[in-house]
Amino acid sequence: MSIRAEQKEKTRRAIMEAALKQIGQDKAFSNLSLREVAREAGIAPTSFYRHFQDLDELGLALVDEAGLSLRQLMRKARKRIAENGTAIRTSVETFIEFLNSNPNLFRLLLREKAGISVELRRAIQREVDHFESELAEHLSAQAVARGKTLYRHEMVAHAMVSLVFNQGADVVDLSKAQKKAIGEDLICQLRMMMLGSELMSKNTSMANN
Amino acid sequence: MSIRAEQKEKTRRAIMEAALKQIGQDKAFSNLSLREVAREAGIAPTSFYRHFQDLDELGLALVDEAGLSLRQLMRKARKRIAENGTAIRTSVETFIEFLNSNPNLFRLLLREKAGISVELRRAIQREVDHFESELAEHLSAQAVARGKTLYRHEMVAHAMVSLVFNQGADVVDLSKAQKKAIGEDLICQLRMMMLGSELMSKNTSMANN
DNA sequence: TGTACATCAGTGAACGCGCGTTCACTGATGTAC
DNA sequence: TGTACATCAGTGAACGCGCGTTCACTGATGTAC
Repeated sequence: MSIRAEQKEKTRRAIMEAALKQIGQDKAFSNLSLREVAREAGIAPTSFYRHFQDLDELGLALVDEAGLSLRQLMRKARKRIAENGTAIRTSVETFIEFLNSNPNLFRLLLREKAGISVELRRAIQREVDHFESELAEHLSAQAVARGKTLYRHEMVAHAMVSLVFNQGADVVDLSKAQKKAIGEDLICQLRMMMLGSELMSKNTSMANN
Repeated sequence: MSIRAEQKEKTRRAIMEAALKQIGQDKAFSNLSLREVAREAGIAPTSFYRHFQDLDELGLALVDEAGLSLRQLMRKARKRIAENGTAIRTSVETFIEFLNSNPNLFRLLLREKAGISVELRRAIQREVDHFESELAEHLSAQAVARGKTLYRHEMVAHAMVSLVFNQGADVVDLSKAQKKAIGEDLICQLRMMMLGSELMSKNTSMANN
């Protein structure tokens, strides 16, 4: 990469990091100001426009990054599960690692429920949905491998993501020990969902036979 | 009430309604502006200060109102359950009625995860927690009445509230038919949780005996 | 390799705007006698 | 009941401020020959 392009990329990163830092300080994305972000990034406000058309475009870039992280998280969890088999525990623990290493990306994905553009909201929804359907497949395959079936596995995946993400969002600022404790609760909750789903599947198939 | 006090109360209501209306238009509470709220309420910006010290105090008043609605919701659900017994279905359906009649109060309670004052966030948390512990008691009593016990009923209540509130938050703008469909899913999810919890309780007590 | 020109990331001044807040005021309502 | 004074919800002008955005510019980097 040329010197110029390298420097430009560095500035772009600085802008994105500045925005994430402010999101970390309990600011909603919709409360960010272009001038504040530029100040934090160490550039003139006008320089912002060399990289993004407006704050919304910056938001989309950040959501892309968050989606990428989520996909890496998923891959890591899958690999670990293949090694040791305990799907729920491994998934939740991997997720909590993600929380610890990317708290601000996570905040962006899960705390922005109002006050942002339609486009940004859709982009966030897309990432979460994608994560969810990967999880659904995964759960289903796992259940089959154990000789069981799930009742409405896609809805189960939806509920599980709802539980994990939302309790994750509440817990993102707490200590590692507290996160660990919530993690154990989440594992328990997901097991309950699985048990319930398996039981319903049994009863349904029994009724159908 | 004196004429003066009556008029003051009316203006206060107008301010609160104006804020709720703007929250309804997909604005986060933290993005409200005092002048905009005053404009919507039909008063001069300066008049706002005759009623609230600042926007935060207005927020607290709104959260109080939302908490009151939640408590009424709970009472209504309890009464209905006493009449027809089907706890989960009745609760979810009552909740969806609440969603339909108080969408903006609900948005305030559930979409404000970032960018608001510590005090306001705490007030919101208090209302949700209160709702949750009432639900926990209720679930537990219901299970006992059916001759069953729940494993970790408080955690189950927490998970259920997490499921219902967060999926409710996603669905608050959709049509009644769509809300109904999500409601059915929620009922199914909660039943899975209950089943799982009962099953775990059985296994635990078996292990303990 | 050296030179002349093009590109373009970053800049500082300037703009108009909506904001929260202050202040002294007005005039209807309330109170005391 | 009538009068004189007190209260106080609502007001309009004014303030200083940070904002997003525009513009013409600078000077280092890149390119063509």
